[in-house]
Amino acid sequence: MPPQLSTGALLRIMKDEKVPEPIVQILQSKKINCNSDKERYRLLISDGKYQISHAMLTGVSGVENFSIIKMKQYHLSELSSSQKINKILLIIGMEVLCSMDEKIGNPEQLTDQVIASHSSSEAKPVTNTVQSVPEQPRDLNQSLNQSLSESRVISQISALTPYHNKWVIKARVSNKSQMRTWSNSRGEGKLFSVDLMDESGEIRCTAFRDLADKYFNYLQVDKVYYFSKCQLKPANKQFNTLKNDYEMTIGNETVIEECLNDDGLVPQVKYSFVPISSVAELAVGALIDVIGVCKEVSDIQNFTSRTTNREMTKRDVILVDQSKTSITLTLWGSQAESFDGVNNPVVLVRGAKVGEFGGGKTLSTVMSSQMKINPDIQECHKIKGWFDLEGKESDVKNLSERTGSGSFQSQWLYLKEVQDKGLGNSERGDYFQTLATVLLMRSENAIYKACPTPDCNKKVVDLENGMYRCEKCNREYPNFKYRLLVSMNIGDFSGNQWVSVFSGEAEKILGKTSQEVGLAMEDNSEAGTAIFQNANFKQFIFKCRAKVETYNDEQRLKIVVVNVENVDYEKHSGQLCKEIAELTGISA
DNA sequence: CCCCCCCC
Repeated sequence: MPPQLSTGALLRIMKDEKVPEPIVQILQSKKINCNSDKERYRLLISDGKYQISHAMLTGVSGVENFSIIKMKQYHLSELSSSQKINKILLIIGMEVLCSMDEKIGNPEQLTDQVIASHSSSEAKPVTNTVQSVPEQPRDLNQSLNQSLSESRVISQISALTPYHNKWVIKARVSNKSQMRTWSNSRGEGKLFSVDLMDESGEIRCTAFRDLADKYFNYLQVDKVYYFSKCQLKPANKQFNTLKNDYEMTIGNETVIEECLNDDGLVPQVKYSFVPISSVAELAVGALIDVIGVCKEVSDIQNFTSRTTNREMTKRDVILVDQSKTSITLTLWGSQAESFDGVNNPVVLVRGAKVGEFGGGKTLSTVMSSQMKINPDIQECHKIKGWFDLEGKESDVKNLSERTGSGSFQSQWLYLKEVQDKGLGNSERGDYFQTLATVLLMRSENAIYKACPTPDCNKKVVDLENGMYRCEKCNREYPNFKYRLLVSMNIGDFSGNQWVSVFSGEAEKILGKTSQEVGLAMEDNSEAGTAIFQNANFKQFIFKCRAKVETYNDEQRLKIVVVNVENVDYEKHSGQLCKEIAELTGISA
């Protein structure tokens, strides 16, 4: 004997009545969003008297025709007026009671006319209020914790859709991005995002501008929060790899409250640690979780990205684990600056990106990576114990070692060879390094007024009214920053060469910041030019990029210094010995 | 409303 259908329930539901757990029959289902990994079905359902076709089911992996279900959680969603159907019944939670072979009764199509023909006085008030969706607290200051603990229904992340906005989720922050600013033709601002998870799935949630400020410190990784009234929209799969078709945005009406009694029902962030030795087999671009002991750290390095023209800060951290393999992990920006490698901390990175350089594998943090230092988890204690007892002294294989003989490791050249070898005809340009002496740094046109926006170094136009215009940012600023672009002649025994050097590297040669040089030039050009003269006859190792450029129909070799280092003569003598061995055929 | 994820 099949369960009794809740005859007439669909009519009452369509009239916005709350009907507790109605029992209906599924007459037909059609899978929609077939390209998605989360399934959604359009349903034709019947309560025995009426049938409706604008019903939708989410968060299940399939449903059989004619089965009888109990709608445990549902929501009547209003669609925008441009839609023909203006109400959709979303079934968010259900239980299959039994399967059937055929339709029960002969239900009538529940049209708008049928609904309208039943006046509201006819409907019986429902007192048994098992609500399908919890009411939002009227007073938003009222504790959500309090109201939610009394409420029975928390939506699952996997059931959230843009058609349904009366939900509360209880989710753990698994990841929080850094605060980031943007500036483009459509405007500028700042944002950050958190990744949220519950037992059903995950979703990204982003806050912009003042709301980013409001929530940035409040939302913390690993804590559990109630979220409601965020705006859902389709996820941009190009940038968001979370398993959800939607992502959400925090709005002014959003309510977020920390769940103070984390009952353990929301799963913890899980890590899938990859042994460092296994990174050898992974594809470039893969995102992995890794845990290792920081064996060594490099100094901070500043440089200008050639592709984005941005000033970059990085630091390399050498990680080692029980696979007796080490790998270089590159940290960026403030994370690079604040990293402290003293006492061999354990470093955990969730979502580190696998890279390749010179034939060796590397790791790098990306925006979505989450780093933890000495996390209080078992793996951390284990690896630290291993390192202290054994790992510290073990021989390790360095996975980041550069194996490729030539192309990545820039070749050593003398300046005459730079000309003779016909460098600079490849697409990327040709790199070389050379030990040379600064013969002349031109102070003329060496300094310029640049856009004050971090990462935009475009020369500004002085509007002579106290404002400076950046064409790239398409806006005016009351200030600017000084930048260097110095034309410099360097020489060695074989010849000399004009090269260009930008702020980051020029500062190393001049021993002054661009700002200091700019102010000196502005105040007193003699003191300014003295800064440039002081650099003459200093020796450095210059890493350069040579590229042939066409200028006024004329081809000329343009050389840019990409890195300047002080000469380590002991180390350099090794290079000289190598050259002698090659020239003489006698190995050292 | 971002969407860059980098360098040798």
